[in-house]
Amino acid sequence: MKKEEMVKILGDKEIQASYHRLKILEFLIDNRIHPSVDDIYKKLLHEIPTLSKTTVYNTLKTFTDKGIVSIVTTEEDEIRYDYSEEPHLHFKCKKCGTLYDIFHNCEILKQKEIDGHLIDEHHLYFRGICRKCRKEKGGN
Amino acid sequence: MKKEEMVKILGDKEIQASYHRLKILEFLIDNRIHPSVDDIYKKLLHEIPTLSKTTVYNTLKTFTDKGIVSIVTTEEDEIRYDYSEEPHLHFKCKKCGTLYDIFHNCEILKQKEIDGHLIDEHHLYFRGICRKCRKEKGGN
DNA sequence: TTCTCTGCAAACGCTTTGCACGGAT
DNA sequence: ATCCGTGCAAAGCGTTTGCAGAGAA
Repeated sequence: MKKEEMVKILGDKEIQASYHRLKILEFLIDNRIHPSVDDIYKKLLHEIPTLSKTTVYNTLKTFTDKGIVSIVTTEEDEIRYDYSEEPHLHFKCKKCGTLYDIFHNCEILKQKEIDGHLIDEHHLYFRGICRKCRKEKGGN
Repeated sequence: MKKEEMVKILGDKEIQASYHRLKILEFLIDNRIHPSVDDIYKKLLHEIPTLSKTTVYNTLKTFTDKGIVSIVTTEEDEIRYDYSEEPHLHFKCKKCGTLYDIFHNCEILKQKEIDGHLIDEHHLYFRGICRKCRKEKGGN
């Protein structure tokens, strides 16, 4: 993604575009792997040797507060971050650990209300064995 | 619930029935509030003054390993425990913090496969304003 | 006696906080 | 000069680990 586009994404949410913020945003956009703070930190450390983990925390806090990224929690108690425009659900493989985005057209994702409760966030998340690991039955 | 029933629940999963385990199980069954470790610990401390948090952790680990309780994670990074027989979904109110069980007959809860991935756990979780807080518009 | 549950205390790891430096306006 | 992003170091806090004592079989 072009730098100007990312500056605009930040600007639209009233976030000033610093070098670090752009790098972190770029990483989130280019790597839809739902990275943890540590993933981001370790990867960017190669490009920004002086990077501090605190900055990654600060930046992600800013991004989540402003709604640019969302938090994905799994019962493994690891926090991962997700840059995403459209609502979708997640599938996590118990075997290989991969977290998949699934764009499934299910009605419950569109539901605005349930049992009288007003919904404004949908978190749908499945666990099991992914299609890749199903094929590799012998492996692992 | 009668003690014998609870002993059976544990026995079925090959867990020995100690006093502490029965108390913790009883608490989970009687209080479907998705308590945290601390909730359980604080409540039971009144009945078992010598109770240690380690024991609560140990017991919950045993229970989750054996599948008696499941873990509910919310993006607030708090771990809560859920004793529950039938699959259901959760709704968390952003205002009052209550976590509701919702027994909704939706197809996606029954789905065994998605995009070729084999599903064996469904975690559906919504956030918003609950029906109680919607009514109390003025309050809080 | 042996095995397992329990519980204290310390260790651990992730995240937050306090504060000071430095760059941008 | 001021503001704010950055980053070190320390604190904080929930959870896990090591180990020893107690209790059941």
